[in-house]
Amino acid sequence: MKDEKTEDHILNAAERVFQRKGMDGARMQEIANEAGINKAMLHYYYRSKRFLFEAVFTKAFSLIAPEINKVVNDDTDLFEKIRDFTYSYISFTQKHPYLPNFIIQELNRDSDFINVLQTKKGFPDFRKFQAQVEKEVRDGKIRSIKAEQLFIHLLSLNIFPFLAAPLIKGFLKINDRTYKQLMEERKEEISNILINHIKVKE
Amino acid sequence: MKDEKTEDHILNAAERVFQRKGMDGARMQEIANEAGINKAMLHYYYRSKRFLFEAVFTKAFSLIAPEINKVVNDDTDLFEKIRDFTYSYISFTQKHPYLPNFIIQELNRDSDFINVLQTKKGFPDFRKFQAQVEKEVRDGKIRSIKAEQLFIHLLSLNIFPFLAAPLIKGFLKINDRTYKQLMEERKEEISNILINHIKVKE
DNA sequence: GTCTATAACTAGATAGAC
DNA sequence: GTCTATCTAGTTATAGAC
Repeated sequence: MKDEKTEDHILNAAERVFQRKGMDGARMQEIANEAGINKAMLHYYYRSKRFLFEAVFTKAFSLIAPEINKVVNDDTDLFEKIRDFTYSYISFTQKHPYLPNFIIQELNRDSDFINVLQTKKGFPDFRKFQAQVEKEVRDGKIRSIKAEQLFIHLLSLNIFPFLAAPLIKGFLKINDRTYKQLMEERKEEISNILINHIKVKE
Repeated sequence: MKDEKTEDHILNAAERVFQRKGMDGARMQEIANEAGINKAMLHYYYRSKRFLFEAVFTKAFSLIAPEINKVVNDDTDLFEKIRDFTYSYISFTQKHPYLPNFIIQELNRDSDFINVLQTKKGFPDFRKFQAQVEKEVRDGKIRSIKAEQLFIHLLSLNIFPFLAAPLIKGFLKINDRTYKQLMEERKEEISNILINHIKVKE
């Protein structure tokens, strides 16, 4: 808690509520309660629900962006990258369980919002990753594959199981504990599947 | 349109609105407008927003269930299954673009709802698929893999790219047309990745 | 900066005529 | 069954005291 300013208190409370309930489901009163202050203060600092939401969304995105940049904007070896992202993504979702779903959901609600984010510093730039994959293909280090597809595979295999957790638990009829074990096993499973997919067969 | 009953008119309108806006974002007035009638009729037929929503959600799920059952509750060959699901999933999303996101989003909002669905006829039963995979492993037809992981891979690779479309388009800086092409290419890409993953190496 | 009280408006739900 | 009009509760937002 420390000597956190009220403005930050509000933002943190708003984060928790918006990420659980979404823009439409969240209530200013609930955010005020969560922050331990009254509603008027929310408007004093952020003027409207919309502006408060945008502050939360922008901050949320700034937390996810470095994770993506580890993949697209980093010099490490391609195989190592795949393994690293996969292994660190699980700890990321444990720290921010509602975050990926929040981002994806709200971008579906208002897909123009991505344009605002694109202009901000730190927005992932895909070109470096693309160049890296193309080089490895040219050098015969990996088999021919589009960087775009590899990137989508990596995100899909890692992120989807968390988005669809309630659904998959329902299909498999398993509890939270068993599901968590499955997620743990996936680290190795996903790394292998992708690395084997791009490795040149001898 | 034909001689559709008012009750169905309402349900169809509600489907469109709820799937675009979600439970919290949808407005009864908007549903009434979409159906070309007045608000009072919504309550006359469905009593409350909650009940109308549940009718929509249950129907939505009953559209997705057969797609899943093609995987988990069908006698076709495993390799063929993977290929079939992947190829037919894209046409499914073209017919019902908002549906997968709707289901996943609302289950995250109220994850107990899956329990209600589980009791309904036609809810996917995973055991047959599990038995099939275990048998293929025992017979040495495929390498050792858990049915759960294979199932999650299949759903992830197919469904995620549609859920996260605005986000991925933003990262890759590509337009709708290019994205659609990528999705088209994925049919072959996903089939190969999964089939190669489980095939025994000679 | 922080609070209470309240304005202004919206949304779900209902009453009652036809 | 279908409509218009209205009730009631809840929600964002603001006014104004301290």
